[in-house]
Amino acid sequence: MSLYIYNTSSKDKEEFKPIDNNEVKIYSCGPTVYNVPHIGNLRAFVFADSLYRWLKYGEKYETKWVMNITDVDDKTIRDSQKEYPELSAEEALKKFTRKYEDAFFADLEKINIKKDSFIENPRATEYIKAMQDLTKDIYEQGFAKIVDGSVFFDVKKYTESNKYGVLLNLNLDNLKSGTRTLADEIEKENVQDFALWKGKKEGEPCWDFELDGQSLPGRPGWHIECSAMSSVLLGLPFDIHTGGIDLVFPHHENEIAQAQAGWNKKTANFWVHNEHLMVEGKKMSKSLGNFYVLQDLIDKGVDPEVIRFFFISNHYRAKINLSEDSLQNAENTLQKIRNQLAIKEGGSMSTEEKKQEFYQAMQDDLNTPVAFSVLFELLKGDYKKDEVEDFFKFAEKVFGVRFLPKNEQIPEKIQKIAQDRWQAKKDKNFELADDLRKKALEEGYEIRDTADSYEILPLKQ
RNA sequence: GGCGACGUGGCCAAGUGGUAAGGCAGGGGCCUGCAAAGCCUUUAUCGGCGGUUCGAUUCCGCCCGUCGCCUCCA
Repeated sequence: MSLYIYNTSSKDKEEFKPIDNNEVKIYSCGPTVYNVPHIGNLRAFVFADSLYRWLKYGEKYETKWVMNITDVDDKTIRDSQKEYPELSAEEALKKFTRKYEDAFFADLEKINIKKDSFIENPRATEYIKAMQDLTKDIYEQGFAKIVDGSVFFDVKKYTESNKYGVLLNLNLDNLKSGTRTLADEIEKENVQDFALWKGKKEGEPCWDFELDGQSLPGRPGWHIECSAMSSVLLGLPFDIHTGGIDLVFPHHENEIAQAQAGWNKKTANFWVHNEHLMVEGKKMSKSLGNFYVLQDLIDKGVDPEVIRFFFISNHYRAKINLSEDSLQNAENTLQKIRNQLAIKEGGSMSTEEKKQEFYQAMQDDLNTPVAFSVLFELLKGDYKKDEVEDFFKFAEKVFGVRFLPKNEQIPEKIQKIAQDRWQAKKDKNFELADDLRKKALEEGYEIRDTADSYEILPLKQ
């Protein structure tokens, strides 16, 4: 069975075939580095990582994965100037965004997204030339206009020869009436027009730009950043574009329009979007007080691996609700898998059938909830130990979560305690035995009795 | 107002036109000096009302509810 992926542009699962034989090119919208990523951002990145991992380890494709860093936009400019008023606009922006870029990669590391999975993490500020070139191409094709030093994409003109609304049904008239006035933004002729290039405002960082004989110092619009970076690094069209569901419109729709208008090119074959994370049943927001970043959860004693497991054990196109209960559930479940693997022995049945079931679940638009149910069946039945372990090693790669026991050397000190306790137990000195077990526990090791002996397990093994 | 998603046992979550996987939690039991782990066992008719059908949780219509997008957003 081949891989089927839900494509937002067709609203259906489609058979996935790479454009180039065995190589898959993926572009994921990365963070805007004006803050540390929140837990909802991380869900999107973990999803992209799991898709990448399945393509690489499950489907054995060569992969080229790009995730960009948006390091120039309204928010980064605004906040960098607030934070470093003493620096020049350019220096402030750079210092500010680098700080949060580092924080971003630190979080990725914690949640087990490896930096070397990416072939590139382009910074928007390092691709200004490509953005300007695309802007120029769109303008020369007649799909852009210059207004007060800025360049806008002319949606109305575009719709005369192209479809605007590839990813979702759009009614431009409705769109217009539903949009409120943006008094403090640059005047646009049509509300749905979007900026390709924003003219310089006093005190803001800017780049020189020459268009149609006019000097237009300024900075790129948000949507053009992704079009430029993806086309330079992957070429258009590439295979898969990922992002959160909120990016469908206008961001991704605009990416499609830009490449079409400027180069007459399709952007990506597959548009894949993950649903949102809810917190305690509500959309996460600062005003509701349910806004979490990774460190908040770590401070509460939640292991990042549990968070990753929680994300991955749910389907990526389903809303998930982060709560104390749901995290506890995830922790218990993960712990149970590890316990089961730790005590697994013998077995006579081949795992082949279950492997097939697992594979089929993943091939069906990454149906991870079913895939995990198959893993549980594998643990329950009388399957051959070495085959089960091998398969879980594979699952570890695919999901980026550890299932098998750590091969940790138990310190001699702990071994001594366990020995003493075993002796005390045999002597029926249960008080001492319990004390010693408690002592080991305080050192981070759990002593469990088995049929005729005992075993030592690192806590959180 | 326009577009869309979702509503399955206490919680989470699959799934199919022919009476519903899996996980967590809970109850009972086994094992155990105790504990932990483990093992066995136990709990649903799928938001509501109609329709199509021999038969619907699964298809269609309406209603109710939750959430999202249409404006920056993973």
